[in-house]
Amino acid sequence: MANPQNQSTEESFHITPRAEDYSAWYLDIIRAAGLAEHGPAKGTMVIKPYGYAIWEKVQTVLNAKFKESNVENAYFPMLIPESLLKREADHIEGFAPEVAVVTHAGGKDLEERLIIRPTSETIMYEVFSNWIHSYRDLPLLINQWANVVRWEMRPRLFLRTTEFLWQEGHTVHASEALADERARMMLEVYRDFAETYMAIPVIPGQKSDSEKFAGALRTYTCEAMMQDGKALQFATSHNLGDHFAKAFHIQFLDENNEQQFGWQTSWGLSTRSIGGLIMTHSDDKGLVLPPKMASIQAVLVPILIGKDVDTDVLSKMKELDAQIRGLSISTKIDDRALRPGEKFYEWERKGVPVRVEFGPKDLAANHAVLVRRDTGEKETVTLSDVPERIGQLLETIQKSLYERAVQLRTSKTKTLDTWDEFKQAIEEGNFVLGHWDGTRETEALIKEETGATIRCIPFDSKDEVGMCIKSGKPSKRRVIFAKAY
RNA sequence: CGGGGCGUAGUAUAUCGGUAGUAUGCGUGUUUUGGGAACACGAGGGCCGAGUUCGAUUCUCGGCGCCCCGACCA
Repeated sequence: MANPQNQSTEESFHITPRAEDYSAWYLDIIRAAGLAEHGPAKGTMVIKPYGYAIWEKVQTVLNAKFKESNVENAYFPMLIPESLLKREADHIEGFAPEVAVVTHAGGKDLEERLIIRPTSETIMYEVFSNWIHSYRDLPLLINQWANVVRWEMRPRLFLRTTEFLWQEGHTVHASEALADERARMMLEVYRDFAETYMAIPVIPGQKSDSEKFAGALRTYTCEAMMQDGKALQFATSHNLGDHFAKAFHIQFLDENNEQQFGWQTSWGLSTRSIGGLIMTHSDDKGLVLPPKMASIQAVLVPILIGKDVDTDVLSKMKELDAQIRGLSISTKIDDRALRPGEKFYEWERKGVPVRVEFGPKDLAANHAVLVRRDTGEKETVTLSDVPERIGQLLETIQKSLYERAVQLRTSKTKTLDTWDEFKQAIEEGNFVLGHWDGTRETEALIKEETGATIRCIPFDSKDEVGMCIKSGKPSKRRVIFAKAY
C-alpha cells in the first residue's frame, strides 16, 4: 500500500483535501500532476513539460487572437539601463522595491547599472520613440513573449515567482480615445480567453486608483474567483494616457503638421493564469483540465493481460486512436507495462478530460469504456461511435466546468450594505458587492481591517445611489471587494 | 523585513551520547495486469562549522538553508 504521508513526489497518491488546507492542496495538485517545481534559486520555478504544454496552449490561442487584431510579435532586451527605468516617476516608484539589478559583469563594476526587466514599458518606449514620426506610423501594435523578474517576498508556484513568463502588448495611438478603445479591446480578448478556453468566469472592470498599474492612467482587469472564494487577477490592460509618451518623447506629426504626443496602452497575461486554471477546476483527486487547454484530451489505456490477445487489443486501439485524431482530438496511448489501475490514477492526477479503456472483453464485444475526468462517469460505447462520442464529451466537459465555476461564484457573491455583514462575508471567503465612497483612504481602511481590496469596479455595475459600506458617505455604484492572491 | 516552525536516503518519517531503522520511490529478475500488484536481490542517508565528550546524527553555540503566517505582488 502507498504511504499516505508521501506527498511530495509526482508519484505520490495523497493530495491534501481542499477544505482542509487550500494552500497545501494547490501545491499538491501541481506536484501530483507534474506541472512545476521550485528551482535552485529561491523563488524561481521550473516549469516541467506537462505544465509548459499548458503555456504553449495559451500562446497558441492568444497569438491567433492578437493576429486577428493586427498585433505583431517582437522581442526586446531583458537588460534595461537604469536611467531608462527612472524616466517615468510613478513607474519607478512602483517597481523600485522589486527590481533586480546587475551591477557587475565582465569582471568589473558596470558604469551604468542594468535592471533586469520587471516589465518592458521603458525599454520598448525608448525604442518606439525612434520608430514613430508621423500619424501614418500609428497605431503601433506590438506584443512580446518574455520572462520578467520581480523580487517578491513570498513565492508560490505559478502565482508569484521571482521570474515568470508572460506576454506583454504595447501600443501607441493617435488619440486617448483610440488608446482607450484598444485597452478595452484587449481586455475583451482576455475575457474571452478566460471564459471560452480556460473555462474561468471573470468579471471585467476597472481598477481603483490605488490598485492601478504604476504609471497608468487607468487599469482594466479581469477578476476571477478561486474555489476558496479569493480573487485572482487574471489579466490586465492599461490605458497609459500620455504619461510614458511624455517621458520617452514618443511624438508624431499629425495631419496638420503639428507635433503630438502618442497615447499608449499595455496589457499582459502571465503564467499566473495557469495557477488560476489549477485553482478553478481541480478537485481532491488532482488536476482537472478544460478540454481546450489540455495537451492530451483523451488518453487511451489498453488493458493487457500478457497473452496473444494483447497484440489484437493494441492494434485495434491504434486504429481507434487514428480515428479519434481524425477529429482533431489530441490523444495518447499509454501502453506502458504498468497495471491499469496505476495508469488510471496517474491520468486523473494529470487532469486528462477523457479516458478510454479498451481490453480483451471490449475487443470481443466491439465497444470501449469512456470515463469523464470531471464527474467520473463511465459509459460503454460501440467502437464505431467512440471518436464522435469523445468529441461530444469534450464539449460537454468544457461547458460544464465553466458552468460549475459560475455557480460557485454566484453562491459566494454577496450584495451587502452593513459593515458587520461585510466583515463576516469577507472572512468566510466571498466576493462582496458593496458601495464605496471612491476615496483612497476608505479603501486603505477597509484593507487594513478586513484584508479585502477593491478587485474592480465592474463594467456592468449599474448606477445606484447608496452609502459607502465603511464611511457611510454617498456612493454612485457598487464595487467588488475580496481578498486576493 | 517582522512572528512561528523545521533541517536524518529521491520523498516521508523513526530511534539513539556508542553498528542509523521503516515505508515509499529507484535498479534487476520472476509471477502478474478490467481501479494504486507480490516476492527475491540490490543501490542510496545524518546541512555546514566550532564547542562539550573517550566517542556527537543526538547536547550547546554560530552559520546556512527550507517551510508556514503577515506586509508586497502578474
